[in-house]
Amino acid sequence: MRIDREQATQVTMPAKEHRRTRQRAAVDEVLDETDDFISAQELHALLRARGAGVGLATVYRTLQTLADDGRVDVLRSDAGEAVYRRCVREEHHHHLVCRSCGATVEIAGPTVERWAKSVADQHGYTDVSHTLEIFGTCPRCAAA
Amino acid sequence: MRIDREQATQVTMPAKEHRRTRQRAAVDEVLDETDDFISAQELHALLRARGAGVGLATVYRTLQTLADDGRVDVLRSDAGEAVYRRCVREEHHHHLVCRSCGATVEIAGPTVERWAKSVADQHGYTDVSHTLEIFGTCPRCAAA
DNA sequence: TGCCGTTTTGACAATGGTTGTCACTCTTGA
DNA sequence: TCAAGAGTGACAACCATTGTCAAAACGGCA
Repeated sequence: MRIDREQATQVTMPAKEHRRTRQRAAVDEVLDETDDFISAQELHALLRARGAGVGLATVYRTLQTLADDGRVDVLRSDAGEAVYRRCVREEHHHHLVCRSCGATVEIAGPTVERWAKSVADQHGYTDVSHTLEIFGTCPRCAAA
Repeated sequence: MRIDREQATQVTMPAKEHRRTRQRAAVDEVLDETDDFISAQELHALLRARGAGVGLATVYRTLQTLADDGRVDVLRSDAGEAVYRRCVREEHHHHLVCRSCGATVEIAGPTVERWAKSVADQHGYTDVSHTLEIFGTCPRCAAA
């Protein structure tokens, strides 16, 4: 087995230069307009719908690259599908996600960071990182 | 999109009665012997290796059932593969997982529970649940 | 103990997200 | 402008997981 969610706490790294292409711009644009997490498949469908067709493989590659560069957050829905979102904060943070509509609030939790660190230390674990996501029903969905 | 990791905090529910079969016993046995998270595929291969062949679909169904009953913990490795482990604690808890060997420590963190709850409240989110996993390198692997 | 309605199983097909391939195209620096 | 090489896209390949359905196993009951 191999569990590896380093990007969860990874410090935003340098970010190699990449070429500017129509496809990347298109993906970027959608990410900019989208406040909630979106899957590669959805993003691909969206691009196709608005005429700016981009290959599915390219969408995946682009998102992968963005994620590697720490420019988007990656989460896994329970279905195992990876969902992406442009991250607002540069530092490490967590999410409060609406279970029904996907509306997301980014959260910074120094408390938790410290707690996680101390728990890990306590058990002798080093090179520590963590994932933490909170799910719930947002006010808007609760009202509906 | 649909994000739904309720089982993360779901209170351990009743657990309907199920028939006792050779296959379920075999899966149970492996889970009992295994301290770390194991994937359905690995579990299936293991069973086959030790002669107690159990169909792959059955392994998946059995694990699914156990998870529904709150008898095993489910996590998703970064590869998106679901990994299972008999849970020791009955109450809600988190994991400190070794990135390299998978060794796991179960953690109870009332601090975090409270924090998550308050953050959610603060943003008007209701029906809250959360996932939190800590990854690191265990002392044994660090020494190696 | 034998019988019967149900649950469970297993082999296999089907799904669906994601990645690999590879010839072709576009961006970039000189 | 040009060449080198990064980036693209159509499609095949992967692979974990789920659906299907007839056959087998269970448990309760007579």
